[in-house]
Amino acid sequence: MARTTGSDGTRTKTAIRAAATRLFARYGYEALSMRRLAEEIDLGAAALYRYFPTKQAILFDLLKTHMDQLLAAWDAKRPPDRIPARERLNAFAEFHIRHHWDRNDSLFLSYMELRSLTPDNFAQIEDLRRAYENEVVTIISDGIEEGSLRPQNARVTARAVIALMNGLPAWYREDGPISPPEIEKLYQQMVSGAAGPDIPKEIPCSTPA
Amino acid sequence: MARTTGSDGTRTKTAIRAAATRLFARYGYEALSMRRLAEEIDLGAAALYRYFPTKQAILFDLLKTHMDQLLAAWDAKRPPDRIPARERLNAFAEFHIRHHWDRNDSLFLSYMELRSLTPDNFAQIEDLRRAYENEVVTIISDGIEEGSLRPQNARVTARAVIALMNGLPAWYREDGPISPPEIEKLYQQMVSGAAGPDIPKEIPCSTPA
Amino acid sequence: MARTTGSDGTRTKTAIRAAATRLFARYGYEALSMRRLAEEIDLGAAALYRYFPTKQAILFDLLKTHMDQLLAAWDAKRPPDRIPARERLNAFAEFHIRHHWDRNDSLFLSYMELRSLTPDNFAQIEDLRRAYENEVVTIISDGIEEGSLRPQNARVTARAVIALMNGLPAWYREDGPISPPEIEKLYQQMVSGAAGPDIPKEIPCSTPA
Amino acid sequence: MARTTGSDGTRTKTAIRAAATRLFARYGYEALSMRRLAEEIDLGAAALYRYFPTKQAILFDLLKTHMDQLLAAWDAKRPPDRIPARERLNAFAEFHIRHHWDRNDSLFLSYMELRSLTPDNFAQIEDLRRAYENEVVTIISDGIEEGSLRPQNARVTARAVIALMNGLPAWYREDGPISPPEIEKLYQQMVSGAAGPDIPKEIPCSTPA
DNA sequence: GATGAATGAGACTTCATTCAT
DNA sequence: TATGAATGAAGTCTCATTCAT
Repeated sequence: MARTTGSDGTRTKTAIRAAATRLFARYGYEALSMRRLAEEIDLGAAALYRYFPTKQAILFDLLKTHMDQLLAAWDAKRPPDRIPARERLNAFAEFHIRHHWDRNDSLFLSYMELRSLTPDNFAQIEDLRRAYENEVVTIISDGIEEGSLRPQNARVTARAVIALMNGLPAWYREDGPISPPEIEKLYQQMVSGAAGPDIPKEIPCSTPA
Repeated sequence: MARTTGSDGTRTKTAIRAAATRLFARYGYEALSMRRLAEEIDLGAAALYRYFPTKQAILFDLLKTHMDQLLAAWDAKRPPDRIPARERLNAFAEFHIRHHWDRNDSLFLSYMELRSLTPDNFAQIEDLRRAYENEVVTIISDGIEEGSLRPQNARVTARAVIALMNGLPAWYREDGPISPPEIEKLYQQMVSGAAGPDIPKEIPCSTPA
Repeated sequence: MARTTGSDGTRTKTAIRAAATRLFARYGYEALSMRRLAEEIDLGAAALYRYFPTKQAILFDLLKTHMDQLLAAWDAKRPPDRIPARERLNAFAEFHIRHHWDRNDSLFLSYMELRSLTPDNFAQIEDLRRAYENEVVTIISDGIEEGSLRPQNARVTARAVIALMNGLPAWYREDGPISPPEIEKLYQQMVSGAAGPDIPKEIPCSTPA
Repeated sequence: MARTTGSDGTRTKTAIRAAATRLFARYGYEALSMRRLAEEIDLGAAALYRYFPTKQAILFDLLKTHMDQLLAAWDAKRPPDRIPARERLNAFAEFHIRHHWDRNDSLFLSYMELRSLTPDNFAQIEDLRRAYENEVVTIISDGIEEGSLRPQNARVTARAVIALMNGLPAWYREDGPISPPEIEKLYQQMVSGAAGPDIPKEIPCSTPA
């Protein structure tokens, strides 16, 4: 018994990636068996090995692709440095939330399954994560210099706002009561607030002359 | 071979808990074997079953104990409702950070290994987590009513600030450059900021007449 | 992708045989996979099945061809029965060593991989091996009758001298210090000696009258 | 279901060794599965891993033990150097045949399954084999010096006589027609003859005056 | 209180082989 | 002539767990 007529390598690989993303996110890397994964796309377990040499390679491929796309997408959208830091931070928050809107599972994987990577693979992904983090660090550092953001450890702040946003996929459900745009705005404001209060230059006097 | 003289059930159970907390956090529930766990405390794997009926039971025990202690501790420290919401939020942030200061691994487990629980166990832990979350929701709701916090979805905000704080153990290292008190203060400010800028009712005129 | 222009079935089959001989000898029948074999000659694994119906068929083909050629070659060189047995044994030894000189791997296979044959195939090869062995048995029997070889079990002796010679490919390296002709002569003498001392007809008396 | 009452680790390990020796010899290392091996001694396959960490480790243990015992046994029996080389060679042949008389399978394994060893393990066994071979090389070298053995490459000769003797287990059947003592004597003579004819100093005249 | 022996299930992975193209 | 896709069986090995001692 050979293949189903019309089977197609490219399509199959895509299907594996999609299923793996979903199922790794749902059950965890260790808890998901290759058989179960293959079953999901009506394939014998052995067929997976035509596309990925090991289970680990699937996970790595997923995380690597995710980070590469993330960095490329941000690169395309990154606002110029001359813009005020707070605006850049807002842009970043919007970007981060939007980019992951339909990449919920990938985002989830990208921090939940780091520990399932082999040391070598971990190091590679860590580098990319660090690069992404650095984008935020830079923005916040600039804001501190400008005096527009709270003058404190930029890296800790960067990590905190990323963690804040990454909390979203843990509870978000598509059929929930809040609309994506609302959530977007909410998170943007929280990020902004976490990085420091927006102190208005001009404040109406409470005690007029 | 009989038992080692002086071996002590209570001590052993405590040792199992401690080792399990550390090792589950490091390797993940699925990735840690009972043999490896037993080895860590110089025990045969079979001996573990004298203290816990299954591996799952260990995880559940850890998470349940953690949540119970967390709720009890907060109960003991919770400020009265009459205090302004922002102050209560600050108190909560301080409590959360401090309480987990030496419970890093437990905190980590309590959100990373939720999915490793059986449905029944998951439901129980979820209830406790929800109860804890509700404490923050209440504070923020009160703050919104008071007008002192940003008038937005209280539950989303609560989740966000918790996620923000839970990001800490992912990067914190004891031998790092920032002292615990500094981190504490920093996170407190970020939480406060995320929940809404502290808009002073009374602002001294910057440009007095 | 159509076939490579100029690809040629006969050539391919020859290439498979050559590669299989080498690789079976190096790794063993069980340890060599069809994929690995196909790779060696830049072929997809499936293509092998155009030339041989099963892996077992390749091994059998190799061993059968080897034995057929061996018997045919000896048939062409076999000295007439009227020649003294010791000379015939010498001729045989020379033939055996020379014939296998560039058939090292085949010789190796022909006794190392007998057990990898299916019972039917084994029986066929055994018959041929037996026929070859019989050639030596006959020579030695004749020698015993003649009184020129040690009067002992001819079959055991035959097997022993064959084993003695078959030990060669286990250690022989082309770049070794001893030349093929030297080795040839050495083995010839050892075979001859193993079959019985050459008792000279005429011996100078040690106690002359 | 736990263990059968009275099961005993030492006995089990011994049983594994015995079964592995027999079955590796019969089917080959690669062709024998752990399941099949375990079955032979009424054990679940998993139980094997309490005694040997890998399949490879079983093979290595077998070959190492065999070689160690072989060398130790010869050490205990080795005739002193002052004895004439031909006598020492005879003693060696007798020893080799006798020692392996009830170690047929181990002997078979020790040259048939060398290639199934990992490089590291192979190197260790090779060293031992070389040490054993050297014993014969020494005897033959001495014989050449003495003038009692054929003046030729001692190492090649050593290998040849060992190969000659190792051919025995390939065909020997306990229920065959020739008795062990007969075989012993026969092989001794063949070895002796292969190493060079025993040219008697004194020969009675065949043609007396 | 603790362990040594064992197991059945199931993990990842490789294999020889098939068949439409 | 050759291959790309696929499969079912089987491989080695690990796992949580049991139970007599």
